[in-house]
Amino acid sequence: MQNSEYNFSKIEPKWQKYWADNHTFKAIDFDSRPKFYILDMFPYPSGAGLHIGHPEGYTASDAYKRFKQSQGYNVLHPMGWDAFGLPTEQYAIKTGKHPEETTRTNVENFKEQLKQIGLCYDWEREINTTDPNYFKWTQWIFIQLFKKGLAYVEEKPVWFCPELGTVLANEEVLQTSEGARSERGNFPVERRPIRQWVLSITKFADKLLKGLDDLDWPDSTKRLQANWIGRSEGAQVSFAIEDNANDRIEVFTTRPDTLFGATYVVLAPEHPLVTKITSDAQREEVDTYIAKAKTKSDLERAELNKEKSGVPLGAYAINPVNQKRIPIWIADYVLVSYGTGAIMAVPAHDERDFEFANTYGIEVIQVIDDGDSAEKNEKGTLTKAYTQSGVLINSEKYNGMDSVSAQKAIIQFLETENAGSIEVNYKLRDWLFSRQRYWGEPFPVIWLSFEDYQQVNDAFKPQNTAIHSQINGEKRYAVVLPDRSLPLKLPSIESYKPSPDGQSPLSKAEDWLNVHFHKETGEVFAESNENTVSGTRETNTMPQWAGSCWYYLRYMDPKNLEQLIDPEIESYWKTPDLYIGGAEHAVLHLLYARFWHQVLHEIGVVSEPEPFKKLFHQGIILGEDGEKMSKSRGNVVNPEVIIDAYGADTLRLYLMFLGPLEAMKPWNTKGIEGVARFLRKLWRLVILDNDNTLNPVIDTTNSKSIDDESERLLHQSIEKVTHDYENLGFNTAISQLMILINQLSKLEAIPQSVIETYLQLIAPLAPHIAEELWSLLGNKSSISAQPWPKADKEKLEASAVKIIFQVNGKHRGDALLPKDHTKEDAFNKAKESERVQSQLSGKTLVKEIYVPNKIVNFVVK
RNA sequence: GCCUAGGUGGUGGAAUUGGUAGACACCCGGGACUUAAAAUCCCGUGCCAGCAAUGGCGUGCGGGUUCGAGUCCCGCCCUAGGCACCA
Repeated sequence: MQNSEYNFSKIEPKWQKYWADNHTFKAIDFDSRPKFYILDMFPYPSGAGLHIGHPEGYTASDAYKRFKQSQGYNVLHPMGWDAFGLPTEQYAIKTGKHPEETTRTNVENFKEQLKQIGLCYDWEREINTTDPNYFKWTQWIFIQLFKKGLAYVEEKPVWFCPELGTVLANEEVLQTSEGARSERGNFPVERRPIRQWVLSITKFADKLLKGLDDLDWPDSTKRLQANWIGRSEGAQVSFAIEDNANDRIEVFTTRPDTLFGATYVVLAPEHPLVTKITSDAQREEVDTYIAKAKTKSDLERAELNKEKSGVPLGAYAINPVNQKRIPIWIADYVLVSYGTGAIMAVPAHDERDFEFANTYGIEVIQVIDDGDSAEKNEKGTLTKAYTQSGVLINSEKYNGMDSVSAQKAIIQFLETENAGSIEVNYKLRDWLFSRQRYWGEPFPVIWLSFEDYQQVNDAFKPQNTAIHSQINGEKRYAVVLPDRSLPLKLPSIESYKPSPDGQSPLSKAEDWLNVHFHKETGEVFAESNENTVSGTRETNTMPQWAGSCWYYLRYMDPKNLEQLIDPEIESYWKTPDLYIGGAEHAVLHLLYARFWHQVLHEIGVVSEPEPFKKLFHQGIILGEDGEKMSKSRGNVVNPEVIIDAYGADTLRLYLMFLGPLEAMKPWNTKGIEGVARFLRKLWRLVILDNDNTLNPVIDTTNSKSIDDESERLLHQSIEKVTHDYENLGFNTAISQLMILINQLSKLEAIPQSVIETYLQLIAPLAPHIAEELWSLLGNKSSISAQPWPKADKEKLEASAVKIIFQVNGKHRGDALLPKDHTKEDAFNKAKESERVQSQLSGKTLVKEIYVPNKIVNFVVK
């Protein structure tokens, strides 16, 4: 396979060493050049090594980095490791090998592979989320959230996976045909109530939604986040309960204008009022229904959404606008976790309510005029809910009003009656922030008895509400460690296996677990004294998201032991100017990171409110069969194998040539041949044989001129390639470079300056061969140090232009005309053409159209 | 069901604001060089008819706007991704 002329396996390591030794791509704090911070999503260093998706995004950012640096920017392009996580822990459970050790090996392997691709990171800024000097600050951020009242503890029914022995977030659970399964490993999962830390991301829902407006992100990603946050405006309406003066039912609705059409009220089965207001006659039936609902999760309930079911409570609510008595039901189509966990049902104007009312024979009252556009039977009653807005009917004094003004008027009325108000609701739920695992950041939290808690300095407590929970059957209160006790490291333990009851493996590390907390300083001692109180540590660890939520900040100041980041350094680099990574993180990572960044902004750690101004998603590379790459399919492409056979430059170029960066595209091993050929062609154009002697076609004195056409193409290429690089359009940049080399290889003499410009243009994508040829041409410094070529505008334009002749819009020939030709010249020239003449003969010329410098079109009949 | 992105040769994909559809490659066919192979170079390559010049058709399907539509509008079909009883 290997070609003796273009010896990439010798060239590539040489230049990789050169870049490292000379710090060619070092980012310099406070440098006077304009800064540019380009960020890659850092990888999880798995045991399997790089897959082909990594070099795709990373080549794009590396090329962009080299391009920007040549343009005169001070570029920061760092790399690190998102190294906490389940697979490493699973491996530890299986082998007994400490996760730290596995991580170290895997990181070394990943780093080596990245270097082989010619990716030049500023390794002095390398970070690792499992490094105590890194997670010290992850813990520090948690403490700030804790103190601000943005963290709380709750017993939550959560997904538990017996096989993995851990709790999973909703996002880590997949609904499959075999029921709920874990995303990792595809094991069955079940619901279990477990004590959890939760972060109040919902308090930032509005800010997270509004912040999207100013971001230069793909629209689809913004919409995804907006959808996820799911803001909806409406009203909270309060229904009195018949024969019950103490309680009221609060419902949320986006359609207060349909209030006169409410013919029943539904509570979620878990709603606290249910047991209180159920009539004796209905109690047995209701209890059975609740018991059944309990075994299903929200997701499972949603799964079975074909048929609605419910049970009447035998109690009645009073509609606040017309005092109408309507029945109260429970039904599992109402979710306790959204809104107030109760709804007013308006079957005429809501599909779900309509279906339910139909099943149980509940009255349907139409209150919005459909203008005869709704589906009705011959009696004129609705056969389907009419969900549009419109003019009100059957609504007493509101009749004739449109939905918008009726909503306002009805809410106003409810306010005067103390029976409702404007309300906003979000789909977004608070963030379940703990895992019962070993390999994660330990929480810097100590649990104390109430008595002891009262004696402790307030500096270690939340600003407002104390956090308490049942720990080993006793009520305990949470305090955090002082900053100087950080990082709180993981203890050594014998087994990484969680206990069968779902507790973290840390709960077995007794020495670490039981501590004595200094009431004033917060220091922790192994032995008690008169100033300490005894407590136990939190045994949960943080989820993998924690470390990846703020890593981009640490790259700016990775070795700072005193602060998360020096404010002056932060004000120089600010935030990444470009963030490249997969769309699979569109919601979770990118939302969590924005949340933390906004909190850090509020407490003055960072100067900008949003972390990622510009975002780009690289697409997925599929296997040759057009299917997702997977071991089981056997269609996985290993980057190392490709590098061995073709070299890193060919791999880089091919990955970028495959198609648009953002597209999902299949790998094609044969296609790589074309790119390999292209690089060999470039090599031969400059170098004649194995002795590295220059091809005599290279005019080293730059004395021979090239023809106008070639020169124009050169300048067009400079312009196009520059423009394409700027927009990450690497595939079209490469095809332009191919066109240019096809032209140059036809010339009898190529001025050295021309081939040098060519090498500069290709250097971001194929840096090794570019550096090698650049140096063989006699240059001493790195090609990346050269200022980026500029196109000469005057040389872009040709003296003659090609005019297309059309008859009735169909192409019928063309001709070259001088640039300064007139409209009449063009018409005359067109009429001279035989092909045009034959199309015109026997027909009447109706119209003559001329598009300057482009087209002549004759319309005939 | 809802939201989003797409649908262009045998294949991956090009195509500023509507202006030569198929750039650049891959595959395939033919030829040159070679004892042979690899490498390299040249020619052909959307489909149909034709020796050719040329003509007809052609960007998922059906309509429309326009001198002119891959591009704009209306209605469908299909694929991928996301959300999914959110009141």
